[in-house]
This record gives sequence, C-alpha cells and structure tokens, in this order.
Amino acid sequence: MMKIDQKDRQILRVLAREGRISNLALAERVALSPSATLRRVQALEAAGVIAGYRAMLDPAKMGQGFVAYLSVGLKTHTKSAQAAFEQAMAAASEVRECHNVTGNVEYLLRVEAADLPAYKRFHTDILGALPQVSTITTYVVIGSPKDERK
Amino acid sequence: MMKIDQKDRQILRVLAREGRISNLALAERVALSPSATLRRVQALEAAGVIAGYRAMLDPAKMGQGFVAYLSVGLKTHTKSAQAAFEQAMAAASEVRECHNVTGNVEYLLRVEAADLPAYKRFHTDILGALPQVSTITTYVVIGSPKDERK
DNA sequence: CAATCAATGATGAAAATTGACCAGAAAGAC
DNA sequence: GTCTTTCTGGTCAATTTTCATCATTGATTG
Repeated sequence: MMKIDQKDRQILRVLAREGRISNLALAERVALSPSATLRRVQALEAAGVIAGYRAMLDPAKMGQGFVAYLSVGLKTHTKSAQAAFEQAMAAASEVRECHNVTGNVEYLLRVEAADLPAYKRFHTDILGALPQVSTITTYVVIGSPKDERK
Repeated sequence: MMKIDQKDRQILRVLAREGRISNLALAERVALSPSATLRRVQALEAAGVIAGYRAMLDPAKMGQGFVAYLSVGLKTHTKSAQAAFEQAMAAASEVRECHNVTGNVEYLLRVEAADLPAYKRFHTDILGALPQVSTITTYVVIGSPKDERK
C-alpha cells in the first residue's frame, strides 16, 4: 500500500473530475512543477490508486435512453450458481455494472438499454432465461441528481 | 441530436476504456488520420455524447474500503422534500451517486466510506438526521464482478 | 456533367510530455 | 554535531503530440 499525502489527494481530486487535463495544467492547479506532478501521477497509476481513465458517455445522447438498477435474488447460493450468473452478466452488453451485495438480494445491476422494448428483451430473454434467478426488482432511473462515479 | 456512425462508436468504445489515450494512438486504433479522429472526438464532446473524462480511483487503495448501495424512501413526495434531500446528498462527500428511481423507493445511493464506523456516522448523523427520509436499506458491496461505469 | 457540400488526409508550428540531471531538505547512523 | 542516505522538487531539452489550416477526394443534387 502506498502512502498518499495531501498533494496526492489534490491531484486525485482534480483527475477524478478532469481525467484528460494536461499534465501542465494539473501541475499548475496543484502548485507543483510538471515533472514532479508527472512522477506522482505515474506512482499513483503504478500503485493502482488510479485504476484507469474513462470517457463518461451520456446514455441518452447515444440512444440508450433507458437506465435502470435491478436487484436480483438467486434461488440457491452455491458458488456454481453465482459463477453462472456472473458469467451471464459479463456476457450481457446491457449490463454496465454488476455488484455482489449483502441483504435480501444477492446482486445489484445497472442496465442501460435503448428503450423500454429493448429493456424488456433483456429482462425476459436474458434474465428470465437464467435458472438461478428467483427475484427481480426493477428501479427505473428518472434522474441522477448526483453522479460522481469513478 | 447528432448522428453517430460506426466510426464514432469505435472511438467511443476505445475512449470509454482508455480515456487518456493519445489522439495519435486512437487514430491508429480506429484506422483514421489523426486530424479526422480529433475532429470526431471534438464533435462528440461538443454534442455532449462525451460528457467528460474521469480517472477511476480504487476506493480500497485510498482507504475507502467500505462501499454500499442504499435505497431510500421519502415520507412525502413533494417537490420541496425531494429538493431538500437532493441538496443534502450533494453536500455529503460520502455519496458518490444519487439516482432518482421509480419503484417502492425514491432514491438509490452509492456511498463510499473508509470503514464501517465511518459509514455508520453517515447513516445516523447525515441520513438519519434528514426529516424527509422514511426508509433506508443498505446493500453492502462484497464485490463487483462487472463494473463498466461510464 | 458540373457544382456543391461534407469529410478526409497532409502539413507544420506551437504546445505538451517525459526523462535525465542536479539541488536542497529531511531522516537516520554514528 | 556531522556525515550519509533518501526523498522530493526544479530545470531543461529532446521527443512526441496537438491542433489549425489547406488541398483533395467523394458523394449528392440539380
């Protein structure tokens, strides 16, 4: 585990919001020389603190107007049932996130689809076809007042 | 709304995974000249299809070992109650995402905290203190077999 | 078939990246 | 206290990238 000082936190805070900021601008923002800044960023990347960089795409602007979170409960909690479910989720392009959680359900999914019919296809053809699944609850996203996903 | 062709989709697919790739490398990847590639990227940014770029930070490596999703139900569904709740979420640094959803709850939150005590503080002092909140259910994230958040 | 419009590729100047090298501060050993 | 050792920052220059401009290609329309 690497030690993260105040300057590192400053850098991370900036990069979390502006992942494509130039090293020069970043250096100026955190009041450091470009080379020192670069060294820190590289160290943070090497340590895995920065796992990568992503462009944030707007689903609506890409014709993916339908976003929902689903809670999924499994019939059995065997390792093989979980593995099979996770494999199906990995293969499903509509599934952007699949979190294994504690509580009265096993999984929480984020699903993005073009529209309601497309979502229905996923719901019935993919999820509904899985023998491990026992309960599905859909929470359609109306809006996201805050979204700092990183 | 801008039209997005196959090349654009290629570009987006690459940028979604490697947000900091150089324009030169991106151009090579999608088999286009650098200038044409840059123009497309700029158009996508201007159209809002690319909403921004983010560094993906590893919560665990930053001492934020505790990640949970919470479903939150409100007592009343007035506009003012929602606004007050959303404002509180915007102010809470532990809250990384706040989605307004349909279903038997109003909100779905993603919360990241250093550990269980830190989470408890958020749960009781912040969420518990809000008069609008009626129900809270916590789903602690054990693992994320898939996470393509963008 | 000519004209027009859109998109591409080429070019080059300006800017950014990135690593080598050096200086100074902090920590530890004696 | 002094001498190392280590760590972090700054400077600078070579390399690479960005990005605006311009000519060309190709498709579409009248």
